[in-house]
Amino acid sequence: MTYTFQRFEAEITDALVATGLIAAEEIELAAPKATNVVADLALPCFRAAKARGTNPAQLAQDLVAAWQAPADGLVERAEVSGPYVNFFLNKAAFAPAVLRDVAERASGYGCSELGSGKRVIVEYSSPNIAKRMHVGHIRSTIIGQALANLYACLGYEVIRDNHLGDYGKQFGVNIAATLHYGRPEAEGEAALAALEEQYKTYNQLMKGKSEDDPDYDPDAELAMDDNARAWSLKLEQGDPQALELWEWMVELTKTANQRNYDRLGVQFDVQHGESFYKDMLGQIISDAGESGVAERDNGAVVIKELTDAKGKKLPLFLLQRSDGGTLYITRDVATIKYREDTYNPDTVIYIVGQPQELHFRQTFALSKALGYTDAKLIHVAFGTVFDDQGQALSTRKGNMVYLEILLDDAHIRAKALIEQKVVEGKTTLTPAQIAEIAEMVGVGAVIYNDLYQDTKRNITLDWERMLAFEGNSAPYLQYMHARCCSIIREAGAVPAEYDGTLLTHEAETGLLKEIARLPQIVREAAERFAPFVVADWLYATARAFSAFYDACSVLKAASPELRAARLHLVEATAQALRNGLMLLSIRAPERM
RNA sequence: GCGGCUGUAGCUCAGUGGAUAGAGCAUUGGUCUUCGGAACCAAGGGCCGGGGGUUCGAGUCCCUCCAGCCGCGCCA
Repeated sequence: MTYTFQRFEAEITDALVATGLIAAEEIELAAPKATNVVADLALPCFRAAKARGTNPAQLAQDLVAAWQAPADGLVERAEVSGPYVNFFLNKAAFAPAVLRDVAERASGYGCSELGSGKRVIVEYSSPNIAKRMHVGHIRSTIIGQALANLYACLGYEVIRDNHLGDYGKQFGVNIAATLHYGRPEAEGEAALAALEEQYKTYNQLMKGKSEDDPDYDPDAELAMDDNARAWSLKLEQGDPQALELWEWMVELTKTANQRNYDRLGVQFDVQHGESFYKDMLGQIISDAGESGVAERDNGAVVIKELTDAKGKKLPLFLLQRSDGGTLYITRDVATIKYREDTYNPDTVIYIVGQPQELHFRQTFALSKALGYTDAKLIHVAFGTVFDDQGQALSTRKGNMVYLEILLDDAHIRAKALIEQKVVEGKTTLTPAQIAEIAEMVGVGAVIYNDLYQDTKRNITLDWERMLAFEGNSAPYLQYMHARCCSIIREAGAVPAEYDGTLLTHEAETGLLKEIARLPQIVREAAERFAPFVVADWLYATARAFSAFYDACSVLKAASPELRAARLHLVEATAQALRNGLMLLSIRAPERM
């Protein structure tokens, strides 16, 4: 089906082409950015006029003079404005058309079949085994889930892949430390915290940074480092003791993380860790050698000459350590080959922090050089989170923010506010409802904080902003949705029959125009890998509803017919807001 | 040194070649005998980091300089 706003655009294009004065490919319609212009779409005539040797204002006049649009269509009129032709919506036709779009597709409103037959892999979250999830993983998890939702909404087949960090030398440290200190007694996040502590202590000891430690032994440093590297190698070679510990830690971590994923509404189709690709690593290295891109250097396998997609030379990097162990990039290249062979994706999207930008340029370049994939490889590089002192967050500095604690905090804060509303008599809720809504609102606030702005920006940790319940925030959006629901509840029933042409009030039209934009917003957000485009739209739509709410009474409308039409508008608003929020994995309570 | 990202209102950010650059927060003032005030309306506040260029037209594209964050062979 074609959405109303697309039809509006198509009608204009057809009518313009019918004048014989302009060709379809010369027509670029855009909503005016300037606030003093009130048109719904505009055609700048500069380029077409130049091609014809006439001046833009003249062409605009000629176009409007020859203009003939269908009488009962969506275009009310075309108007000359200097070198522009401005087009205006037929409000009476527009309103029922938009309401029909929403009613027909309901929870699928905004979605389309644009990507049907195409396959997208989204790699996101990707926490490390034997570590708690912290702010860095929050970003990847939330952004990735939103992008997966967006592509699914566009009809793509989406494969959500949690690429767990369960390998490499860091894991050798984990094994060595566990053997050194024993397995922690605790369970869940507490067990992960204990493992982190062991890892940290061992690492410090290994690097000789902890002379206060009673276990400190200067002579042991080198031996311990070698020991950790040896364990990472043993793991690669399938040593039973290493494997047993590895399996235990993977299960422990997955179980602990699942609770966070459930709260965030995050789901995966596959959760292969890096280790899953271990049997392919030898082939990657030999392929690289045979193709000539890799060479031996002091026992290691090195890539010295490689250019990225833009033809820029990439710095030298290693594919295999001199002790025979592989590296992060070896596994990532193997992963690409595996995905190509298994899924044949059109696009693979990686949601990984900006500091790894070079890593992915190298990974993508090598995969292409070895002919492993023809998919589009996209690195969505999100910015770093800093504390209010401008310091990067780290366990070592003690300023780390863990996911579970953040969500709990948001929940508590939301709960306090809801309880206050109950005391004030603004809403009626049972304790069980309060707990459920506090979770939706608190978690929603956290998610929105990561999605409301362009993901590539760095973020300064600001608890006030993160848990904001006013202005451009998730709770504001949820509140507007709850208000819609409240009106419908109060109304009793929404009449099946209504006359949408009655919705011509400025505030009504403003709201309808926002609702009508959702389908193109979804497309744009996916194309740009930018969930904030949806967040922007949600906020604009919620504001438009709020303005409508203020200007037009629904239940006390001037006539029963107008009341019925407005009820349908409110219903459509609720549906559209809900759909937008769902795209970001934010839940929409009916009361709060 | 090379490379990536960023620089727009006091602060946090939109603006992906079109008309007089927009939001939130903060500040100031107003609205409401409320369909839920987590609201609405309004005001003040900008050499869009600097300088060149391309174009009918540049916050947007190119070059250059400056500032901040990040990355660059045996971690991930």
